Parts: sequence; C-alpha cells; structure tokens
Amino acid sequence: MLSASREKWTPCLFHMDRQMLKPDLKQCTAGEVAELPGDGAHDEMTRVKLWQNPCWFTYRLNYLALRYNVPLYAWVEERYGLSRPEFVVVFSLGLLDGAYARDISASSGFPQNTLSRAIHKLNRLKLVSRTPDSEDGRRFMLSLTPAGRTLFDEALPRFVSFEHMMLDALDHDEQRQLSTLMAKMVLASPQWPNTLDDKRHNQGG
Amino acid sequence: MLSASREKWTPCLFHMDRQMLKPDLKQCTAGEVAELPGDGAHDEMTRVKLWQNPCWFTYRLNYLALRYNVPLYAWVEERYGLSRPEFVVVFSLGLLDGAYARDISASSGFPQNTLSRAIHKLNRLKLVSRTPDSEDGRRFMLSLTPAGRTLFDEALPRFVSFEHMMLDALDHDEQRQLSTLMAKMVLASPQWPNTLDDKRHNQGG
DNA sequence: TGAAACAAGTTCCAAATTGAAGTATTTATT
DNA sequence: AATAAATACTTCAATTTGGAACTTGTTTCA
Repeated sequence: MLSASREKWTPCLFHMDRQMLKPDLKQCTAGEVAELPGDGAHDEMTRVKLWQNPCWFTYRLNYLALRYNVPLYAWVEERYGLSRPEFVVVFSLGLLDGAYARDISASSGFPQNTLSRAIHKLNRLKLVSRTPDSEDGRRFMLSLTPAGRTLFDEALPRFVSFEHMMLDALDHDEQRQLSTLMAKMVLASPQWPNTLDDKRHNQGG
Repeated sequence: MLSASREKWTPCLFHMDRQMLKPDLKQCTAGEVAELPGDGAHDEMTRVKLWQNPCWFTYRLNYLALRYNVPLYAWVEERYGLSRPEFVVVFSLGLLDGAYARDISASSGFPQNTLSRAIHKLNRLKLVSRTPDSEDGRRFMLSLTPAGRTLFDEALPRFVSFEHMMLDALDHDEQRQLSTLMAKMVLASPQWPNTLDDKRHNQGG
C-alpha cells in the first residue's frame, strides 16, 4: 500500500555494518526497506528516513539529538521544575561562570527574551545571581549561587552518563573518530550561511 | 573575569586536528580555551561548550542540528509560508507517500495534535490529500497532491545541498566513516530509555 | 459476544515562545 | 563633541505549542 517516493536515490546503506546488508542491495523499494536486516526495531517511516533519505546525515543528527534531549529535559522538568531554557542557563553557567545572557543566547540558540525570563526566574529561585557589570552598564554578570552549583553538580552526571550510554554503541577508537569528524564540521561551520535568502555567507551560530 | 567551572575535566580536545593543538594541552582554563588554535571564530562560551564540555558529543549534535535547521526552516517559512511541522509533513510524505499521521509523529517527534493541525492546513492548501482508510476507520491515508509533490521536489534540493555543504568539511572516506558511526548509534538506540524516571528501558523513538 | 483496553485523530485551553518594539548604555563616525 | 549606529536587556502582544481529555473505531480476552 505504501509506496516510496517516485524518485529513487542511491540509498545510504553503506553506513550499516557490511554483514547486515544483502550484498546486492543497491536500490530498494519501501517494501524492501521494511525488511532491512539489522533494523527491526524502528517503524517503517523512521526506517525510510534513516536508511533511504538523501538527507541521511541531518535526519540522524536530529534523531539522535531528540533521543537525548527528550528524556533528559523531561527528567529536569520533573526533578527540578525547570524548563529547558531555564536549565540551559544553569548548565551554561556551570561550564563558564560569570558570563552574560548574550553568551548563553549565542551558544544555545535561544532568543534573548526567552533567556531573560529564564534568568529572572532562576534569580527569584536564588539559583543564579545577577550583578550589574562595572565595565558595561547594559550587562549583568551571571553566576550560579551555591544552590545553583549544587543543582548543576547533581544534574550533570545524568547528562554525562546518558551520553556515555549512547556512545557505548561505539568502541573507544570509534568514539575518537566520531569526535574528530564532528570537530572538523564544527570548525568549518562559521563558513556556513545563516540564511538561504541571500547568497552571502554570514558569520555566527 | 570569567572563570571556568570549579571542577576540571579532562577536556575533549582530541577531536581537533593534532596540529591544531599545543602538544602539552591536557587541561585548560577558560582563558586558555579562549585562545585555542583553530577556533578563533566562535565566542568564548561556545568554545567552552564545544571543547571543554563533558557532554561534548550531544552539544555538537545539537549545535550542528541547529546550524542546519534554522536557516532551512526560515527559508521554508519565507518561501512557502509553511511552519516547521507543516513542512515536516510534506517532507515525510515526499519520502514515503501514503502514510498516516501517527507515522509522521513517531518519526519526527512532533505530538499528534501539532501534526493534526498541520495536516488540516496542508489539506486546505491542497498540498496533501486525506482519504479514510478502508482497513481501519480511525486512520486517514495521507498523500501529496501533485502540487505538494512539486513543492517537495523543489525544496528537497535545498535541503540536500545544504547538508552536502556541511559534509564538505569531510572527505569522501570520512563521510562514510561518519555515516557508519551514526548508523551504529541509531541501531543501538531502541535500547535506550525514553525516560529517566524509572529504570526500565522503554522501546520507541 | 460483551466489556475492557488500546489506538488514531481531534479539540480545548493554559502556558510557552518569539518577533517586534522599547529603554538604557556604549561605540563609531564625522 | 554631537549624532548616529550598535548592543544588552526587557516588555508587549500575538502566535504556537503540547498535555489532557474526548470521540470514534479496533483489538483483546474472558
């Protein structure tokens, strides 16, 4: 009943372990994909998006990010009553205390007004302090209070160990490879445009 | 002024090209990170999150996903007036026509009510057809109309070429490696829990 | 077969989100 | 030095979001 897109791409199957693949599988229909060896666990559409998608890289990127973010931020919400942007503030200051709202915005992608609200709530909760900057009257230097640091210290291991569990699918050398490959992309990323509307390559992130 | 977190981790620097690193750089302070060779383009907090973060993998994951999603979905909004969940429906059906709302939800992570609204809007716009399923009276089989297919065919190359531009940071063999590594993780992912609240490992994604 | 459990999809509504405008301060320009 | 431009942050307002409850239909199981 379900039919694959009319266009057939060369499917991205080389990413799977060699022994998982029928050796002659160069093109596959939706029906064939449904029976791909080695991935009986995903539903059909997810399998198509994973293994038959010309955007295989970014789909897997978003897929893995979701598998990480959803359970962890649900836990944070349940455990601490903090929303994602709120916890991002705590996490950011945990890594680099004494930063400004703008730094958190630039490094997290949340707009400044979202973070402004988050910071004020954390300030009311006495998790984050907010002191006017002597150098620049527009800015406020943000710091974790002892309570905020305690929260960070307690939550961090959950984030780390979930990530380690994800990386357990790879051996140590493969983890190094992955780190190197992602680092290369990240280092190239300032050259990528921030918009498709104009053809200029804008700086930022 | 800015001080790194009180705890010092072994920083994740091995991911950068060897020649980019001072050979004796095993631990670094925030000040040192600010001068990391090879990444002059990012602001200080982003550098810390990229190169001094115990969650290096998932930060880079989210970082790269954001660098992809933001410009492309902004372009889709501008070009077609479609929101992200709306375009996700088109994209999903472009890859696997004749699916159900539930399939799109499971493979994209958007809740069903968000997709329900998106589908009805696309249906009004005559981009997606919605026919009652004979096998199961609760479901509607979704298909791209010719106009929807045209839209997909026009938009897809933008998504593909942006992804290719990102992957250009790697040579062909490295792209293969990356695909393999991500595939291994994805294939392991059904074992990961969907929640941290209970210790059971739930199926799904 | 009948009742309970489950599943697909929708509606409702409270809450989160973010673009846009506004304020205050700093930097750049002439 | 005065004016313009840019920046950090906040406020406002309109839209978007998604949890919860609901409707309808299917499956399970006694």
